[in-house]
Amino acid sequence: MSIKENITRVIRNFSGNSVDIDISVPEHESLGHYSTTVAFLLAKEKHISPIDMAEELASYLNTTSDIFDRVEAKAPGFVNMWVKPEVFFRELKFILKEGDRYGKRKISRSRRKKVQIEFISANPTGPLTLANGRGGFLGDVLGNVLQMSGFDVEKEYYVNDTGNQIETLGNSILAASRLIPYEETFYKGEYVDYWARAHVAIVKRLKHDPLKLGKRAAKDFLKATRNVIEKKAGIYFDRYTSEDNDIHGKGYVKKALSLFQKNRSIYESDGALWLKTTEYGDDKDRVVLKKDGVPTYFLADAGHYLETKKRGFDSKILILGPDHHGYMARIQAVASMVGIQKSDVMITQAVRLLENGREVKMSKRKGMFVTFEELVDEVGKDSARFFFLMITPETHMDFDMSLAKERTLKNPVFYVQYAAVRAKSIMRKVKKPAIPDLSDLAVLSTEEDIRLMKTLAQFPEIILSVSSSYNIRRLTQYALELAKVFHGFYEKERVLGEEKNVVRARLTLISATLIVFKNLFSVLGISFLKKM
RNA sequence: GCCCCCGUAGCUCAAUUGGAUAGAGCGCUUGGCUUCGAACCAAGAGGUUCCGGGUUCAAAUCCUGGCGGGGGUACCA
Repeated sequence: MSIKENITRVIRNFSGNSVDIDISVPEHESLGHYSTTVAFLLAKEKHISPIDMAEELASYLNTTSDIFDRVEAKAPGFVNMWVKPEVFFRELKFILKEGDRYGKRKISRSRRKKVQIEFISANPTGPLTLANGRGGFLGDVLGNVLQMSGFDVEKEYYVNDTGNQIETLGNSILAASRLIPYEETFYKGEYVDYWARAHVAIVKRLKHDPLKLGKRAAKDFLKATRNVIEKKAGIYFDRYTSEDNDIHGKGYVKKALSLFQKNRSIYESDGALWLKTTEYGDDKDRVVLKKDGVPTYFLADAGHYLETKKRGFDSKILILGPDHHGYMARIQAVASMVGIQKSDVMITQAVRLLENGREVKMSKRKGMFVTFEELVDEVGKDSARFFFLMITPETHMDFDMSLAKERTLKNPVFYVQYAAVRAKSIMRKVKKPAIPDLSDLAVLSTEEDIRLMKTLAQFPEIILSVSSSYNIRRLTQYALELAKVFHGFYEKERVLGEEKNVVRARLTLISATLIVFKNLFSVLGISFLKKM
């Protein structure tokens, strides 16, 4: 149990179950190691003033619990808590004992809930954009966090490898090969020309079957995409689900339709079949079978959701780009209809590309854009990941390639990685310490010692919090915070060359720091460097 | 027209989801390497959180009316 959970439990004895107990870590040490605002809520409930309530709680904690050094009520109703050093020492020992498991939730296999997280899912009609990358990092790390928190996670890339856009891709290749005239809606870009030139025989053979040609090209584009996301960006998927083979091929589109018919969610109008998505909060009903009898893309999506449900997922997280926000209501309706109990949709916002302060219009159709791959090549995996994860997914971010790429992008990761390198370089000079007794740690008493231990102890709490809030940037914030605290420690305190018992205790502290850095980097998918 | 998102330091972004003194990086000024790595640390300048009203112990955050920017709004995918 983390320190925070421990404190929560103690306060719960006082407050009862009627209120939420929040424990925060104040920025200034003068406001305690931990702080709670629960007195405000209790005061309202009991109709007394917040400060009176806070004082009551403070004196309760001071007298009944042995984990606090002191607890203080502070106007207008905060309760600030300083825990005893032993609490931190115990946590330190726990970190060493757990090692790379520190921060993980232990839940037995049979009790783990299955959750699927679907992200990127870009059409295999060309290179990935920066927005794809944004969702990619987000989904990858969120998946890692959920995994750590005891969920049985599947990261899914849904490949739309059939349908109109694939046929358009086929036609685009034919146009690039000058076999048919060019049309406005076609994909245009170097990658189309390049593929066409490299596969002249195939183009010739399939020139009367653009869909088949498109599928063939899509296969290659997907391979290229996988190479970028896995090898270059460090994003890993458990499953690439093919719309063509896994959904259409296994009859899920028809199954979804008959399920809806059975549930009387379908009606006919104007010769088409409509799904009553308005019954689940959509602003209008949606066509699933067109007048000509062709299923819409939306029905295929419903089939996909049904397939996910049938494979045992009651919980699904979908990360979409900004152009899909209109899709949210109807896909949520479908989730309910197929029986997925917990369905979350996250929308990432666009990345606006600037060049020397001026906006560069990006268009996939016209082939004008900076690809995700170019970004990663330019600044490196670690910088790209950290930088994108730092920024909240729902802000429209401006990205100036020419101006910002060097220092602004790299600095935050370097700052964090450098802290870990400094810690590592101390350990390189000594033998790994054995796990000490609590009494050996008593010399860890300076402000810097305590602050570092306190910060380390937050790691499991952050993981837990992110697993329910999906607030991924708290991880990068924490990384920056931990690095800052460690750099401060490093400048002010020494490890080697101190008295023997101090060296031993501090080495324990450094070991624990390295464990937390390692585990944190592993969740974030950035490299733990030995030197830089 | 209707719907969604955003507006915070010169620039790019934070702010533990309603908490205390609004913080980081880049840029700017100053100081710190004969001891564990200076890709670091310490100090400073820089803010009417777009504007007006409201809600409450407490608002950058919630509600409301404006202003400005981005996106969406197909029997396309």
